[in-house]
Amino acid sequence: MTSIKDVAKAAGVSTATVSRVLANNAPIKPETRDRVLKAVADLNYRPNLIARSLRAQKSAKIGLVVSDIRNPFFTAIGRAVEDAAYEQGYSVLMCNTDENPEKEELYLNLLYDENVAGVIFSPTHQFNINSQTYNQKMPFVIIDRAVDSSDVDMVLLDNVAAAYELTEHLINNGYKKLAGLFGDASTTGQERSRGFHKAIKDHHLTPVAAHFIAPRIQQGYETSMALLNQPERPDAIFTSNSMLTAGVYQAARDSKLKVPSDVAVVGFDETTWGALVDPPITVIAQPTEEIGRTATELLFQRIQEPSRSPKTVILKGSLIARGSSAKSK
Amino acid sequence: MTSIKDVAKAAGVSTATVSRVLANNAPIKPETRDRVLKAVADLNYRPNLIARSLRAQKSAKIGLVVSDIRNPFFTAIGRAVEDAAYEQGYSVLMCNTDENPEKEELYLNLLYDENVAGVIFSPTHQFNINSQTYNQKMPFVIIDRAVDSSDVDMVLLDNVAAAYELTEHLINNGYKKLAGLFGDASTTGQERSRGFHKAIKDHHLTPVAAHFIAPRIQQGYETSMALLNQPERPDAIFTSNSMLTAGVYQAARDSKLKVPSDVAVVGFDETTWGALVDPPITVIAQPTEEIGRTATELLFQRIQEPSRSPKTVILKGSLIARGSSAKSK
DNA sequence: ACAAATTAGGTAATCGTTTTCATTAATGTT
DNA sequence: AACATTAATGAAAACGATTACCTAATTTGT
Repeated sequence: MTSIKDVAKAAGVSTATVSRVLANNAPIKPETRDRVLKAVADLNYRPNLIARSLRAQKSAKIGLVVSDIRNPFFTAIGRAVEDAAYEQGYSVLMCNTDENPEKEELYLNLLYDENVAGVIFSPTHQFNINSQTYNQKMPFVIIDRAVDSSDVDMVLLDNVAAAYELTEHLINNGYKKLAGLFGDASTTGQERSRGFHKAIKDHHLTPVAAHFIAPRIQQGYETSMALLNQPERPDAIFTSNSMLTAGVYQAARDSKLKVPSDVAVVGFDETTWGALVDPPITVIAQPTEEIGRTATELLFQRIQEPSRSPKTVILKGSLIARGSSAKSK
Repeated sequence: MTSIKDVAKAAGVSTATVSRVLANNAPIKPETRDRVLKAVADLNYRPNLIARSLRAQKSAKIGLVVSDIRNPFFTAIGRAVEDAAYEQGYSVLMCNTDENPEKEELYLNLLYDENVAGVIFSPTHQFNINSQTYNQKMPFVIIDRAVDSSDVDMVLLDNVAAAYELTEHLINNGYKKLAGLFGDASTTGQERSRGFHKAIKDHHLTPVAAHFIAPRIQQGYETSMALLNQPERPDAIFTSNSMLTAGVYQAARDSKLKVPSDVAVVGFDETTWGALVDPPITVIAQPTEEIGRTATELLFQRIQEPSRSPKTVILKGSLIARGSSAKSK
């Protein structure tokens, strides 16, 4: 491949001059500049970004580490981050950890070595932000899941309030035997569980069941199958993410139960299909575009001013009431 | 950050020895090895992958460049690739081009400079594989979309046959006034259009309409709104990808038309929600797991043997007939 | 017991950039 | 005209690893 040396030779100058022309950061005689530019064009030369970032110890890339690329919430975030970063001339490298701490570490190390300017990151349970490994060089913005460290930027949803509102919506619509399915991979599930239980308690009810399970369609299906086919069937199921919601819908269908007359269903995250399924699903929609954008902006702020005091931005979800939780008879 | 020099100093050896210990590629006295290993542990040293790959001119990373991360087809591919690569000790960097040739070039250059071992890639229209820029150093495997170059590995669907089967299914179920919505961003849409038209012709019908539009929910919605609210309404709509299908479903709902009695709908790609919407959608399911896995394997083969003659693997889709195309009265 | 072969590990070049420092040429100041 | 600036460029160090090439010490073969 053609390197800066080839260009230098072709233009009859030193590599330093070529670099200066390209980086535009020093006075160069117009005539020399033209010669260099011509050589660059002739040889179809592009500077090697990896060498540049090895030397400069930084790059115009950011990392996005998510736990499940198939979860529409994260792909929506991905798009928002990508758009916001692109506007600033940054590229995004997306990595999928599959809730696997080993992969998480692998990718974090990788991105660190890539000299990414920063990382937007939804951590697994095990992640310890205080880890010395990633020091000032690679700032973080945590999204979706809280970590108990106040010295890091975070963009979160007010999960307790959102879950409370969603649960209260069920109760107000006449449902009394509520069951909850919560993801066990993150703090998000726990917080949503808190809102769920608080609402139930405030209305002097008792939950029928509450399970913490892997945030997968399959787990949602299996758990709700068991739930729906027991004698004391719940009259409403609350789910803490859209993978679980999909599992519950499959289970309801396979159990030949009608939503919402046999069992109401509510969940989190607006998806392509939320309004198109039968019946349309009541959800708390997260402002994914805003989350992604805010996270990216926070990251750029911190890149520019590493010592800025950390911020936690907490956004509100919005309830979209649909058929799956219509008033019970 | 601690570098190999720090380790060398701490262990009282040269950097070469440290490297040898870590890369395991030369005889080292056990005692020396222990000293080095101890220093590595004490200093919490990790080799810098970027420096390593600058020197070695290769790395254990592959790139995955897709055109729309929100399209479930691509996220499914992403998971499959990620899993297959992880088994081989490789990491995956995912990039989203948004069908934008400029971003495509940006990311391809980026990955090239990262010294990725190879790239799995669904190209935009404009992409010219013959481009000198990416030579032997970075092998490609093309997925989903054909490029007219026989000297590159590809994993494709038999689109014409799949579209033919899907169209014939509609015709066999009594639909006669067929309209087609095809993505205009790739060869895929064109091939599916060919299958669509061929089936119609073979059955001595004429298509009511055929539109090439951007593969977005919004475009699918707008185009089918127009289609459904004209006097000569089609009795079935064929879509070439799931984004368009979702748009059509929204349009049908907003136009207060019943699927399939007012208009049947069929499309491509099995999604989480395909079986849960009202009515469930008839689709051609693509073997995403197999596509991703095959592409990854092909890529590894080529990495190991760059001169191996290129292969094109063509996989079959499978028809999943559901309510959205049930026999018309 | 001596030459040959092997083992162990250091030195320095290398990957492709950027940037500090030094040098020369050109210009401005008094 | 002598001196101080400034502009334009080159030489070489640096980023952090790997590895070809050496050298010295040890082992092996006869």
